[in-house]
Amino acid sequence: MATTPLFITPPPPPSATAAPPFTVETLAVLIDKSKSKTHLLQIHASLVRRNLDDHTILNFKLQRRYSSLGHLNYSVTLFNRTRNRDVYTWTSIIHAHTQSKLNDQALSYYAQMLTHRIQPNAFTFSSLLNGSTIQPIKSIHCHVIKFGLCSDTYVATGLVDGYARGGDFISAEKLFDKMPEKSLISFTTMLMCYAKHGKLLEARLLFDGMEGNRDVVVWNVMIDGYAQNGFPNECLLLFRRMLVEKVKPNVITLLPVLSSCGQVGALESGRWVHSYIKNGKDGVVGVEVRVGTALVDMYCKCGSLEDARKVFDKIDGKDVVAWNSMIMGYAVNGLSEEALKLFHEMHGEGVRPSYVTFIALLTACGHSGLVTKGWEMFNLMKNEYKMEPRVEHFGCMVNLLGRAGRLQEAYDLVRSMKIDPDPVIWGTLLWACRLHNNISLGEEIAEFLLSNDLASSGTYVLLSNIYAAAGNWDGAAKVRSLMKDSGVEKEPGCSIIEVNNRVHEFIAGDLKHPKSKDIYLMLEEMNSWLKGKGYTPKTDVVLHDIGEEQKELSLEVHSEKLALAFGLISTRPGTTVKIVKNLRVCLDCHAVMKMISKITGRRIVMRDRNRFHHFDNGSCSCGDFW
DNA sequence: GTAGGGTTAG
Repeated sequence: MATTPLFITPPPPPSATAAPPFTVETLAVLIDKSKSKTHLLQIHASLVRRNLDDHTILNFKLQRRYSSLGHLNYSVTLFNRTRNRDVYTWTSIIHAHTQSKLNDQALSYYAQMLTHRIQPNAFTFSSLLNGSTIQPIKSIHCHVIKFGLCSDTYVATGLVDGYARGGDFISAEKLFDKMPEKSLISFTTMLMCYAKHGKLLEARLLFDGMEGNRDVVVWNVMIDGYAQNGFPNECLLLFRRMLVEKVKPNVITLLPVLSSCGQVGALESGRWVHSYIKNGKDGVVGVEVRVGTALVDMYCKCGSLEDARKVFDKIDGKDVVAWNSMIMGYAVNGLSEEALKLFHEMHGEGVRPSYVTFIALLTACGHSGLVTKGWEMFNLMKNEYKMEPRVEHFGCMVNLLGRAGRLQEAYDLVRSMKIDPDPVIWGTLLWACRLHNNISLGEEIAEFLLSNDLASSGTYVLLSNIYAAAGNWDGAAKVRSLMKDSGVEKEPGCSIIEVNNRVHEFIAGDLKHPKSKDIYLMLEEMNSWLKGKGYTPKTDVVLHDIGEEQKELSLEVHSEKLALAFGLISTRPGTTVKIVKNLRVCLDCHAVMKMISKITGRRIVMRDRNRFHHFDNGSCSCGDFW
């Protein structure tokens, strides 16, 4: 434990005039109001002068103030010097440690407290459980029972929180259900527990049951729960309802809401939130860093880099997260030079890069095939910043090398890794094999993955892709049946487009949209335009051994084409069409997007799983390299 | 003289 000496300067000799007539009460107030360590040390010295350094209450207050000002070591030294430790003293030192996330020490103080025969009370347990992942929670629960404190709302809430944080969802629920009295905090804690475990239905049930008693935090937890668990549309819907119910959102509310706009690429909604924020304050120039970062991220994910940059430049006190968002924004939109430039600016501002910064930089290099620059960054991170590359950094490098056709180099890098390569890395390598038609390496890797139980749906799809491209239909069929047997399912492709603040979702061959008829009519028209320009469908992307005509038909109804058709009929000519796809864009759809952008004179922005494609006048910003 | 809830980048 830290042992910073407290009494370096000996107290001055007592004199009748030096010490004004402070009472214990006024000293207590002084301690509570003190703003700094120096101030506190002065009061402390004065306690010593007045022979009050054995005063339990003043010592307690002093100890608490030291730790709340962030000087845990002073708090501990004082605790060690306190002769008459009562339950307050012990509780306070426990609280100080859980506040600093020092759970083991907190627990050890609790144990010492018991050996000193000081009986804990509700405050002790509340402090011990204070939002921590303290373990073992079950033993603490037993102690709570033993001391008869189960029915205390604070303690029970702390236990529910403790179980939830430790991942014991069932116990948390059981305990919550048995609580005789539940406070708003108890409900919020349980709600958070559901939300963190992805139990959105249970969370929503509890949330709906709290009608009339919901404060802004409750709304935030529910809204954030949706955003964090891949339900951005539900998040946005609930946010709208919050506004309808006249609950005033705060900064925290806006973060998941903006994140959701970004997730679905809902630029109109995002802009609306942005103007809502701007209207909320009266001409203040700077933007709060968290909201600013969330806005930058949202605009980048909606493909509007100009807007992102405008907000970014206005952020007050940019931290590394803010820089990362903008750098990553440039990276996934293929503006690698801008990303690298911004990194140098960041360096100039004296902000130290984090491991995410390097993911962003390597992503930027990957999207433009900058192999040399990529290696330079990879080495810079290791040598200059002394950061050990993580699996994600290796992933970026493998992607970069693999796509540049340097398959052996990529494979060697994976083999040289001290950490275990994750399925993403293997998938990246397989993808590169498919891209460069390296069947033998592709097979070798796929077999390794299959025999080591590392195969995901992506592995199967890529392997059948590799076989199909080589015309090996037997191989492709074998892989498909293997996939069926293993029970993994291919994630269905899905595209979304936002029109008039509403998000429309399409899957391949979708007939569910109310405007289906018009959409398919538009699709036919698109096809006649394309045929007129001499376009031939890229049927080799179809993985099944079926007739050419059937292949063409299956391509025509790909989700991104449905979304495009809907976009064309429901927005004014000249408007940019923005589509978001959950998987990578297919080769045929990519070609179609290019041609349609030329034929209609519209810009099309498409975000796929990996990056952005800005189609304009017949070409794409990715340079057909993705 | 004591105790509790939400935070952004891949």
